Amino acid sequence: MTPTYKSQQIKIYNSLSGEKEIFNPINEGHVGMYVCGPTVYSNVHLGNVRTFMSFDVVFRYFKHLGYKVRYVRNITDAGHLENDADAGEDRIAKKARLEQIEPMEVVQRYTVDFHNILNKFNFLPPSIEPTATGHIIEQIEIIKTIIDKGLAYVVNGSVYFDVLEYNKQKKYGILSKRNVEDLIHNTRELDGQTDKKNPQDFALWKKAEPQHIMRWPSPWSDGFPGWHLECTAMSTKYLGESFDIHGGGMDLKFPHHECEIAQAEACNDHAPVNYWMHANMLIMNGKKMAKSTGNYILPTEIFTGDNNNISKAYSAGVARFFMLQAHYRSILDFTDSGLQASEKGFNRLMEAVKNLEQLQTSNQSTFEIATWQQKCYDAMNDDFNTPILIAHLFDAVKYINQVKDGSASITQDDLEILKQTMNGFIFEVLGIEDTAEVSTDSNKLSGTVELLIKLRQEARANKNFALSDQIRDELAAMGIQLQDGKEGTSFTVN
RNA sequence: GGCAUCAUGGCCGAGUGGCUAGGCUCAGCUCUGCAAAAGCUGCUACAGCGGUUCGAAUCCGCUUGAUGCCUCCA
Repeated sequence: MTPTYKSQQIKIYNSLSGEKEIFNPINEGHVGMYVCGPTVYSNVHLGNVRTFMSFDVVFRYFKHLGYKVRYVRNITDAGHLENDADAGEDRIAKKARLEQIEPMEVVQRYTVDFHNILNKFNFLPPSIEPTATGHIIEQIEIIKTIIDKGLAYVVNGSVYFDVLEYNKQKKYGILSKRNVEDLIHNTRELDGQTDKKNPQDFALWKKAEPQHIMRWPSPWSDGFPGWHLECTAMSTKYLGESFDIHGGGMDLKFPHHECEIAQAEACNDHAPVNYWMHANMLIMNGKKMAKSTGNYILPTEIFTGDNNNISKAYSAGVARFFMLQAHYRSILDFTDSGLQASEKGFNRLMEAVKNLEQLQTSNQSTFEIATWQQKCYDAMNDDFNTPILIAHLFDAVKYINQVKDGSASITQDDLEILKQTMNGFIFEVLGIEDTAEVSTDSNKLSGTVELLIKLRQEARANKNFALSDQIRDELAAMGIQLQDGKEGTSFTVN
């Protein structure tokens, strides 16, 4: 019997309160979740992949428990300025100018790249993947509302959110634990710019310079929406004025998410989100990933091994497993040795899953299956603790191997639960794919290897160890490893 | 400089005020013709300095360092 949400209690670390809180959805049995997606102006960053992977697992776990989940993850295809100055250029427009192509070509190219990479990592598609440019009208409506409430002002065709005025009525900075006074003191003087009343104010609408390609008509000017507005518009449209979970990378906490809260509060006079979740950063070799220092890797280079930071290629399954061995709220160090260690563990786990299919059952079990199963759920219930879950999965790996060796036993009923739980967590919840699996040629290959195994057995029977070792070693050199067990020899392909 | 988060054994990484993950590596043993695989056994950590407590790696303070945001970079 697979447990459902009715029997499980999930705790989520809420960035807003700084504590783990029991998860109570607004509508029983339903979860609304919004995650800030990528700005598609270049190849997706590996750290971004990690963030989305964390929420992919959250999405998967909710579904696994039988929740109906609406998962919205946007594509930012406009509106992200390069800097806060009025002369700031849209990143996508800049890329388009540099490459001499249309902005929409930039968007298309990197949206495709983004989806390709996520598919390789076996991500589930979100329920809705809206784009910023597809929701200009909704954004304009929100701006009108905020102006009507007296919390935004128009200057030279641009509209700014009035943070100080807002702070008089509500509190600005509740998520990032900053207060406006500190912000004022720590603001740097930017040279000659700005229509803003205060540096803390942020743009809701920007008037487009004549050379600016991406522009839309509005009551204030031909222009484009500001940094933070799209997420408020799209989350409100698809999830409502209040929804359960909002996620994103830690780097978005301030100012992006802070501004989202302010915008939504300004419009609706209540908090938009019940649980804020933030995934921590990915670093590489102990340092921040940065193109400029070479401490950088493209997601696709993991699969090819074509990068100086890694010694070989790794499958997407291994990379995914590696990332999930760390908790989403911890900084994770991406290293070659870490990947190698994960690869070995990954292979052992996959081997055990295969062994699961050929275990002998008996009339008693030497392992508390029900207790173990609940421990797995407890791990995920405790703020989606995938490393703990994986630790428990390895307890089962040990048990499976013992049953296979005959030093432990399992009943038919328990075996069914074990299979269901292992497969459920590994493939459904963690979303791991056994990419090492040989698909198309597997029949021919296994036939060939079986033949060689037979020849090797004959050589061994004849004490022709030179030949038997030659077969074993040369197969190993090709990545085919023979494994001598109690009931004959099996093999794995790397 | 300000704010935030964090600092765990050879490495990676969980975690609770007292019983204390898991992976990888290493050593020994079982199995094996020898290996590999698998199994068993061993390796007891919590940045530094104070404090609270009967007791703290876990709570509090300070110091140091890292990472993020404030400033282009996810």
